[in-house]
Amino acid sequence: MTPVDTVQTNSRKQANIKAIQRAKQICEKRNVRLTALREQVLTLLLDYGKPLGAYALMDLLEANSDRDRVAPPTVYRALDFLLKYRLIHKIHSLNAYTPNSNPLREDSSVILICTHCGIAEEAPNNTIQQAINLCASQYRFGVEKQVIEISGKCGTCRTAEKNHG
Amino acid sequence: MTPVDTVQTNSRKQANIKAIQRAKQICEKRNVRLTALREQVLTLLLDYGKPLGAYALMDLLEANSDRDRVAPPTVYRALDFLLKYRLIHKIHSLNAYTPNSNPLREDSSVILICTHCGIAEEAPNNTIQQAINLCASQYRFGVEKQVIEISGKCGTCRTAEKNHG
DNA sequence: TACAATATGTTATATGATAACATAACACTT
DNA sequence: AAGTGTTATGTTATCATATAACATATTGTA
Repeated sequence: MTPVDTVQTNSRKQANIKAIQRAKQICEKRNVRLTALREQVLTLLLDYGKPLGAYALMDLLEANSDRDRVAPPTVYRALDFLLKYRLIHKIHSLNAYTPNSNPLREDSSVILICTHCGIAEEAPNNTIQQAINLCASQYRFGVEKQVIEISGKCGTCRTAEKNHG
Repeated sequence: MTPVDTVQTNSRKQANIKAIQRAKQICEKRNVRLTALREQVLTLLLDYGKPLGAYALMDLLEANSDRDRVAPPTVYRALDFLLKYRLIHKIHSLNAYTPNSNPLREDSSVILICTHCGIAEEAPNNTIQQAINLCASQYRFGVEKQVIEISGKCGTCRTAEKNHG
């Protein structure tokens, strides 16, 4: 992780603080606990700004605390909790995790993964959702979960490439 | 694997034989070799009828040959070949592999995964594809790959459930 | 305080995937 | 057929991802 990776604009810092506040509210309503560990994992994901794997999170947890070792189950349990309450997404095509910017929305997001800068953007999209529902109903299929992950190059990287690539 | 899992109807046997023939034709046209190993892996996937993980495939390879051991690279290289020529899909949400019933079609399929019977069905769907393309273009995102995996209960299992569930 | 429920720690191990290098099979030329 | 380059497979080791099983600690509540 180079220094530049950790640079956050003030607006992003503010957004991340709000995301934590929202997460706390959601947990309170649901009568579940956003413990220090769980909050720390969510904060790390928010601050990093790109999807992180479980073992990368373990390393960050070790680096950002006085523990000498964080074992896999520790981070996986925190991730399971955050997934359960939709506070994060799992990106299956990367085996990595990223914050859910809208935990209360029922339908799962389309994730746009830039292979160039590594950023994963959520693209809430009703049209795709409708198309999937229609497709499923044609097969008489009862949808429970859906994984929609698109990889490619994001708008920012494409523009940058045109200008000085 | 219970005995019933290996039962195949005659029509499925015939379809699988045709799938192998098609695979051979595709490889011939592309001037690449569907070696014994690669064909065996594809056959195992076709015959099993449900997605299989790499290590399950390794076990089946060992069971269905006189080798004493099949190492991971052996099966992964065969899988990489089959993926490259679109003869199989990787299902990321299961870390498993399943035959591609239409290797020549360019756009990637929607996969409907039944959590009840384990069968993964391909649902070629143009509407979803168009919705995704539209969504991506709104984000000025250049699509390279896409993963669309829907989990739930398939029509057959839902009907069975209604009748004697 | 005592108890039940929830959360975390700890050790071991299963599962998924690849790197690096050695050997074998194939296909093409002479 | 022998030699040569290419492709495929074998082999060993290791990395990466994830979970099982059981012990301890923390929390909320009677």
